[in-house]
Amino acid sequence: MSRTPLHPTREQIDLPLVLDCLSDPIRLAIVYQLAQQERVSSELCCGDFNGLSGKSNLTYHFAKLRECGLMLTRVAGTNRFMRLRREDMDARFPGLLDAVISSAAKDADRLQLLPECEVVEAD
Amino acid sequence: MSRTPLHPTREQIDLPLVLDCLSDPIRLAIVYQLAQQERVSSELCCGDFNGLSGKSNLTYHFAKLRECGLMLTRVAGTNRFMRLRREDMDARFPGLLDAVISSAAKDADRLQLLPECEVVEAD
DNA sequence: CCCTATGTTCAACGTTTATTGAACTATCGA
DNA sequence: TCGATAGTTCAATAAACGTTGAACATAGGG
Repeated sequence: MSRTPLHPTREQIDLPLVLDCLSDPIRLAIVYQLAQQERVSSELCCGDFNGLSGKSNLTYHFAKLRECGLMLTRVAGTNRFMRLRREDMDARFPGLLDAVISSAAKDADRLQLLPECEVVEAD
Repeated sequence: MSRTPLHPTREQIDLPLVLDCLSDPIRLAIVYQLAQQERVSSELCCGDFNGLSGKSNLTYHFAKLRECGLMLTRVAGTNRFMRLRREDMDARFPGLLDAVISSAAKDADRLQLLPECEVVEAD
């Protein structure tokens, strides 16, 4: 029951499914937060997202993000650690994830995202 | 009743709404087809999409695409001509539209898109 | 002026979605 | 061993979504 959940292979990743996943404000916030964490090359666990919604609702959104191939869950004791499937996404749809994340960053206020770091945009 | 339909201003364009719009296979196909047409700097009318679904269903999808700011409709006689709001999208979310379209191009077969031209990808 | 072609509107429908709370499982530390 | 912590599962619900067909509006050509 606590085995590592299923993820699609790289080739199975489907564009409409990915876009649908990213179109939900809560899931977009999760992805955005994971992208921030990427720079520290570390992971986040479920509890780090408790601000976004209730635990049971988050479990639902995590499953969606996993099933569409956007993120990866690693089980460690009573924790689940998650990170973006950056390499697979970049190989499958080059530039897409970055474009979405920097678009989200531009609208961080409107989307109620934590401005954890400054925007990645260079001039 | 046949006045030009409402479109959001550039600033009103909302990321989750845009992604949601693009996540539907029919709407993605419409956007893809409009993007192909962009190179000829011309427009397409409703009838050009009849292969994708029934007329009444297309009207529904066109409305969604308009309301989220992805495309623009111009009424001319008994026809409606449509094109992408390329400038607004690029200003609002730089790189997003291109990333989605070239991702769709990569999966043209799987998404049942017409391979109207070869893929834009350069090496 | 009628007929046709183009596209919209509306109501109906079945499906999928996001959200909730309560009950549950599993792991860790005292 | 007990209790707290982390997260899942499940059933229920309300809202939104995509699709359909029939009826309608409008413009252009014979």
